[in-house]
Parts: sequence; C-alpha cells; structure tokens
Amino acid sequence: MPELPEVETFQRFLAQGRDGVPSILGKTIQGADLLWEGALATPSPAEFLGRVQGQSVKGIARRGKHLLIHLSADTLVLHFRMSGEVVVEAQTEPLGVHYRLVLNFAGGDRLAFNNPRKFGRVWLVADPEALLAHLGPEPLGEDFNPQAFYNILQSCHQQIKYLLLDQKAIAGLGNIYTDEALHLSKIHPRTKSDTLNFEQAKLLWENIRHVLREGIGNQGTSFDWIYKGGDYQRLLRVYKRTGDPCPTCGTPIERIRVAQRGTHYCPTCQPPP
DNA sequence: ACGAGCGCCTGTCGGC
DNA sequence: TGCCGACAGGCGCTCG
Repeated sequence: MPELPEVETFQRFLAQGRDGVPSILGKTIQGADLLWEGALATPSPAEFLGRVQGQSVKGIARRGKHLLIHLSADTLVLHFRMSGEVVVEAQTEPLGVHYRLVLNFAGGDRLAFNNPRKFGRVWLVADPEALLAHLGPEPLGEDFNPQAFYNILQSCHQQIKYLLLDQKAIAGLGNIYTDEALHLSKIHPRTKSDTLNFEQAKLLWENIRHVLREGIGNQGTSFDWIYKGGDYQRLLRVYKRTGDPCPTCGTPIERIRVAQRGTHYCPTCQPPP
C-alpha cells in the first residue's frame, strides 16, 4: 500500500509523535530484534545488530516511498512495498504477528517495522544518496515544475500509467494516486506519454500534486487490515469504485488492466487514445 | 524501447 | 461449511 502520502504520514508521525505516542527523535537504540532475516537487504544480520546499537535518532525524512531514519552514523532506510506501517509503542506490549524488525530504545519504547506480506525491505547504510540515486524527482518538490514533467513525458513512448508508476521517472506514485490523477486530468491510462501536449502535461502535473496533498491531508488511504490510519479512501473518485457513477459525469467507472495493475477510469471522461 | 509474465508473501473474499 | 482460485497498496527480473 504505502505510496507517498502514507509514507509521508509515517514520517510525520515518527518525527512529531501522535495521540500521546512520543516522537522518536533523540532516542537511543539499545538493541534490535530481527524477526525475519529476509527483511534486511543490507548489511548482514550480525553486522546490522552490532552497528545500530548505541546510535541515536537524529532525523526522519522521506524520499519517494522510502522512509529514512537518520542515525548518529548511519541511515536506516525502510520500504514497505505492498503492505505495512511503522509502530511506536512500549516494549512491554506483545510483539505484532507481522513485525519483521524491532528497534528497542533506551527509556522503554520500541519502533517496529510491521510488514505483513514480507515484500518490504530495510537497509542500513552510511550513504543513503547512493541507494536512492536511481529515483526520479519528488512530485511535491520545488524543482518539479510543469516543464520538467513535460520533458519526462516527451522522453519516451510509454503508456502514461506505466510511466507514472516508474519510480525512475517520478518517485512516490503508486496505483491509487495514479488512477486518481489521471481521472482528474481526463487522460486515458493507456495514452502514450509523448502524445500529450504541454497543457495536458501541466494539468496532470497539477492533479498529481493535488491528489498527493489531499492524501497527506487525510493521513493516507486505508484498506482492509493492511493499514488503518488514513481517511482518504472515502474521497477516492475512481480507485476501487468499479461500477460506481463517475463523480464528474455519472458514467459507471470501469476496471481494466494496465501495466499488470488493476486500473480504474471513467470511459466518458477519459476516452481511449 | 516497450511491455507482458512471473516471483516474492500473507490474507481476504466470492463462487461453487 | 469448506475448498479453491482470484486478487491485493510494489518492484526487479527475464524474455520476445
């Protein structure tokens, strides 16, 4: 699940705290429990456990869908893939069934990487820049302007949905926010990216930023048992609304397959190319 | 260059 | 009721 708005929500939660749960800024790691070794991409489990011990949390950041926890000497990078969240709680609480990694802080709290489907990964690296170098621009960043976006669209001849999901092109969009932004922009998901003109590109640029900001404002999108913290699912216009009337024109929303992903769109507002 | 197919996992849901 | 397949927020890999 976690796309940019959900990871941004995690980032703010860890940095600022929430509902009586404290921020983790400044806390010192006393020890760690790696509950599923497959979650650790690098380094080895033995090196990881030795290296994080004694480091303290200096900052929290986000890059695309990656959550960055800056420590005294290293950076812990988390990617959730299809499911999960971070949990901060007292070490006396029972461990969650799907916790894959737990950091135990001095003072009695812990941070858990909860990742039911085991697709997520954790990296402990000295230089996160190298790890994240392949990512495209931040869609909410200041240097991401309509012209830069138009240039990306013109640089290849892919279906627009395919391109928006490509993290090397733009970092942070996933299936939900892609469908929503394309619907607001009245662009069919199979439209070839380089056939869009500058005005269409600018509209899509605006709507990408709009839906991401809306998502962040609602603490992300909740679905089923995988993540329950957000409210944006109530405001979705097309995603998972197959058969419901399009909020713009009333035509039933259709579901097709694009880029191997379930894709929701309005056949009237978003005519095929 | 493009895009389909598949694997990685756990869990839910609908059909029979 | 229970079994079985389809499907799910992602992404890296192979292959035609």
